[in-house]
Formats: sequence, structure tokens, C-alpha cells
Amino acid sequence: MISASEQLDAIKQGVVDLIPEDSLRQKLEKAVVTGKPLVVKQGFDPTAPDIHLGHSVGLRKLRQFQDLGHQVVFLIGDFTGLIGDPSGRSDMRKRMTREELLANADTYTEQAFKILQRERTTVECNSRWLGKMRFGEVLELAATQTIARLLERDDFARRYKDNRPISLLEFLYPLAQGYDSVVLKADVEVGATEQKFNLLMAREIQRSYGQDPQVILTLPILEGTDGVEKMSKSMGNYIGITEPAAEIFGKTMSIPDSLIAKYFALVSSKTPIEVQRVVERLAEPDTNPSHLKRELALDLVTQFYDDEAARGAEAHFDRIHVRHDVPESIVEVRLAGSADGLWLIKALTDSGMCDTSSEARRMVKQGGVTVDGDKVIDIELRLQKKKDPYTVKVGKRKFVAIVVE
RNA sequence: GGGGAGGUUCCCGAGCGGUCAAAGGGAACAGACUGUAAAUCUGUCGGCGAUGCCUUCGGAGGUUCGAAUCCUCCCCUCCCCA
Repeated sequence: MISASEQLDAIKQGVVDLIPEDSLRQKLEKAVVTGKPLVVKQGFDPTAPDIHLGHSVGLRKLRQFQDLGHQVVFLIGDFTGLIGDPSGRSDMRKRMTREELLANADTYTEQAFKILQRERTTVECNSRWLGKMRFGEVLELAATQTIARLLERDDFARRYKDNRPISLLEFLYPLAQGYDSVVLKADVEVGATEQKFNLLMAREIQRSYGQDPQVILTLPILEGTDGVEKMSKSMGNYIGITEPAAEIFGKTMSIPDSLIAKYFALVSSKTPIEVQRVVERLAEPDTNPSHLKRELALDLVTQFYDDEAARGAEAHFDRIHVRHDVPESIVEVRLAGSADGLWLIKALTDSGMCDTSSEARRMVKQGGVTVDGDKVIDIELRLQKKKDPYTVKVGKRKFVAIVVE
């Protein structure tokens, strides 16, 4: 294990808050002396089945702790997920069922190991202790905090002021999260900046339970591909780390230019110095941002797959979006046609290219449908029976080979 | 328990008896442009083999030739009082 101050320098990279820094230094020094690794915790509520780049910001920090020799607790909030984290929310959440959460939790952990090392990871589910608490124990926990204290939280305060509902359940969320830290005897908890309140409250709760409070470490929030909202499944602006290479590449290319530097800093494999160089290049007037985005996209695909996949994804991108060509391989669908062939609109819905016939009509009307390279303008077009498939393109990037038989 | 305000299409939000599949914005999608699935501009945006028909405005009934709009009951949210 390297010296405490070297570790501290490494850990501080990219963090927004580190509270209190002295305490972390002491904990690290103690770890170096005793050889006992720190327990570093981050919780993830399995509200969606996929881990995306937004999660990876925290996971990468956890990985860094592991590389320094510490123990990570990957905490699955299968119980807190039932409550729904109110952090950063302006409305009450729709509650999820236990079944949904458990199904998601399954895929979650495996995906997390794309970033974390297994040997130094403990996977825990907070239902193990939260699910067993007796009411008396809950009361004891609740007694540690006050309503005024909870209302200090910006999102609660705002909602309260705007006469928007806050359920009592949501008030309990920070308490539950804090109790996790008590049970796990966490030395450090990592979270996004919006978690600051919850993380700090955990310190108070640990103190109430006679523990040395954890150090809290917050990281910037990663905006999604829309460039505005926090990356999340529900906003549909996420890049999943297990998505196909071409998707990761393409979605990365779709982020607004303004986010390039941030992505490099938070989720690329580049060192801080290399990131700095990217920032400088962005500032140069003759730099085309798309070139930098390409580098970013290649870097990301390489991280989650390999070089070869990255080059393949880039080639695919050039083919479809730069040369407006047809992809290397297209899914083939066989559809039955009658004597006078198969109505194109029907073919589009039956092949799954369009969800509804209204949508299919719209696509054709807007000039978004191409058959064998020719733009279709006739909504009544019929595809005659033919041995060879028709190459059908819908929109910018949906292709299908349709055989009418 | 009493009094008041409100629940509208994916989201926000107008509409307050026919001209409403429902303004406007956002998201999404399509087209143009582009060294980007960026930015910008234009358009589309419930469903159905469709110049018409069907389903939607918290839920269930009712009034009316006709209801998102009026009435009754119920469910949910917010505010004030207790």
C-alpha cells in the first residue's frame, strides 16, 4: 500500500467534496499502518436493469480505491429502492415493486464488474438488514433526526415551498441510507453531488450509533446525451455500458459538443494531463469537435469491449452516418405476400420497423423510407414477391432486409 | 373534522357545452444542412387499409341532439383552520 498522502492525492482527483479531508487522511494513515483496508461504500438503487456511464463515474472512483488496496462494498439498494430516492426530484417517484427491483439487481452486479475488481468487492443488499428492522428500531433511528433538519434539504425545501407532495416515506430515505453505513461500518461513502445531503446525514446517524463517521466523497453529475438532464434510464439519455459497441459509439457521437470535456474528464480512460490537452484542443478554432468526440467514443468502446470492437464501431458509424451507406449486415425478415405483393405500410409494421401503421405512413410521407436505395413517395407502394430481399431503410439508422414470399 | 384549490395526451401546461384528437413549450421522430446520431432550420407527433371510423382529458354513473367542459358519488394531491 502506498503512502497515505499519495493515496489522498490520487483520491482527490475529480472529486467535488471531500468531507472532512483530515479525517480521510487519518483513516488512510491508519490503514497504511495496520494494513487493514478502508471500507468504501456506494449504494445503487436498481431502478433500471442497466448500468450506464452515469453510474460509472462512481464505480471508477471505487475502482481507484480498490487499486489502492481498499475494500469496496457495492451496495444494492433493493430495499431503499422500494422507497425511491427523492434526491434531486421535484416530484414523488412512482414506486417500484420488489420483483422489478430484484430482477434489475441481478443484471446490475454483473455489469458493475466491468469496472470493479471482484476480489476487493463485497456485494450487499440492504434488504438484509432494513427488511428485518422492528418498528422499535425504526423509531430509534427516526429519533436521531428532526423534520427541520430534513427540510433543510434543497429538493425537499423546494417541493414544500411549491406545495408539491413529499411523502413521509421519502423522509425516511436518508435515514435508511444512513443506517446502511452504520451496519456496514463504512469508512468512506461515494456518491454524486446530489447525494451530499444523504451522505452527510449518514455521518450524523453513525455518530448517534457510536461510530466514527464516514468520510463523504462526492463526484460531479454526468449529464446524459441530451446535454441537459442527468443521465438516467428514465430520461432515455443514457449510454449503457453493456450496450452494443456501435450503440456506445453512436450515442457518444450524439452528445452535444459542450459536454466533450466533461465526458473526457469523468468517464474516459485519459489521465488528467491528457484531459487538459483535450480542453486546450477544444479551444483552438480549427479543431473540429467531432474529431474529439470520435476519440472519446473509441476510448469508451475500448473500455467496455476492446480495440477491435472500437474500430468496428467507428467503421460502422462512418458507413451509416458519413457515407449514408447500408450496414455490413442487416437483419432479414420473411413476410408473406399475396398475389399483388405486400403493402409497404404493412411490411414496415410487420417487420418491426414501425410500431404502428400511423407511424409507418408518417415515415413514408416525410420521405424517411427507402427501398433498395430509392426514396418511397407512394404510400400505396406494394412490394412484389421476390427471392432476393428488399433493402429497406427507415429513418436515419434503421435497416431491414425484407423477403416477400 | 371544517373551508378552499386542483387532477388534461410521454412530461409541463392551456382549454371550461359543439369549430377538440384537444393551444403553447419540452422530449421524441422525420427531412434539409453538416467533416458529428452536435448546432441550426422545417415538419410530424392517439389508433385503424383511413378525405372516414374508433379510443382518450383521475374513476364510475347522469343531464344534453352533443361533455375534457354541466350534475352526483368515489379516489388522489395541495393550501388554510382545528
